[in-house]
Amino acid sequence: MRSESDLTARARIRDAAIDLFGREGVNRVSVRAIAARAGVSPALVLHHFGSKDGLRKACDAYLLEILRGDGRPADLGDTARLGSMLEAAAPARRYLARAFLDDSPEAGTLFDEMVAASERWLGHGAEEGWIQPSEDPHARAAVYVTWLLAPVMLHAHLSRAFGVDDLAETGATLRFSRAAIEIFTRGVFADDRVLDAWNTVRKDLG
Amino acid sequence: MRSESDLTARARIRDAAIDLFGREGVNRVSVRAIAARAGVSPALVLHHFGSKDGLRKACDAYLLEILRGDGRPADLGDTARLGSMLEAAAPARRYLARAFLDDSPEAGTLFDEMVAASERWLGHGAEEGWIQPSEDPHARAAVYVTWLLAPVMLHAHLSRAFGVDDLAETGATLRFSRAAIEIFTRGVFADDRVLDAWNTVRKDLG
DNA sequence: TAGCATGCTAAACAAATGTTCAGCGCTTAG
DNA sequence: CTAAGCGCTGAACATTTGTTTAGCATGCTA
Repeated sequence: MRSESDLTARARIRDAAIDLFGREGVNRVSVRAIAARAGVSPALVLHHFGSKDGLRKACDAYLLEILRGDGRPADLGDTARLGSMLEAAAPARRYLARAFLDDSPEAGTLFDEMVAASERWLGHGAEEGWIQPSEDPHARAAVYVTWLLAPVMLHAHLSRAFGVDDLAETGATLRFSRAAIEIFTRGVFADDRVLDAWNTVRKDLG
Repeated sequence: MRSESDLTARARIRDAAIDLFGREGVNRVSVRAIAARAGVSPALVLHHFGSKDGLRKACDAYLLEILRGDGRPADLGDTARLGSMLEAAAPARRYLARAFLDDSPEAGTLFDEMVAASERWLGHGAEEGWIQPSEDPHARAAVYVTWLLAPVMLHAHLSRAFGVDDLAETGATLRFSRAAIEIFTRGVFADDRVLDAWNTVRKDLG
């Protein structure tokens, strides 16, 4: 996650901000707290980033560029992209979750890109027969991406459910991914009654 | 969502706080802003709730009690419970999402309760044959609940993906739920290759 | 009517916050 | 050697923040 120039004070400030913003939320963290963690003066933070909001934007851009541009082959599909996200450092994950909740423009772009990529990938798989066909491919892609991001958003609660400090611990990751793949492969419902019930509702509504 | 006594200033303050906290995040909202929206003086907010944090706790307790205690028959399953959540007013949804992200104790309790209820429900269905069996029922229940809550967390992005202002609009809700039920019924993967790949990884790791 | 609780407010306070500014020390080009 | 540029800081400023205090008005009770 670190490049060569990351020993500079500017980079230390950025990393400290990502960590603290992710931990506490942007507005619970003061410029002074960031400066203290980065080992610099509060004034230097503003010197480099103009304002606290400028720092926030710089964090958004930096982090999401990393997530977006990791250059994995598209063939691995979006499940692999989620993997690369979960592999990202914990502070980055927390920051990302807040960016999604706060509806930051960068996060929105990332989400939209993920939906588009998933729709392509799922459509490709459907043509080749290893993905189920869908009545509404765009909606399915949106649901799919939402579910991929769910563990990022609810990380703390999932960790508790698995009895670990961090979901990234090997055992918990294996259990979670196994359960998810199980659903993605076999579904949850054993028959069509819920689907039929939905169809009835749809008919009633129009 | 409102009971009879909800015309009191105290209730107006609480509702204003839930709305603003959900919209902006707790720390971006000042006591003065809440007071202004409720049409009272800032001092009254503290008079009733002791402190801003007291107000926040009161909001947590009030809202999550509503979500938890709605008295729906358990037979409808957790999909119905999600429905009742999505039917809740938009400010409550936003507030809930932040409560989950901030890992508030009340939200944690709610999450744990939902996992436990889902595990019972899914296990019951598996016995009766209308739910697929699972190799790890607890993990599946956790995944299931996470996926139920995901649209609450990513509401803004999903709305954009469906081209609507609010996902609660009838058309968008129908498309989303249809896609979700589709996956829950037929899965996404048409064959077992991903499941097999996971099994290989598991074997490699131990 | 007198006393008292209740719901509420205006005004002020101390602390914290984002931001600015003048200037320090160090490196480097002229 | 000098001067300029760069990274960086300490101290201060204006504003906003949560909170407190003293007190107003209203209505109930004795």
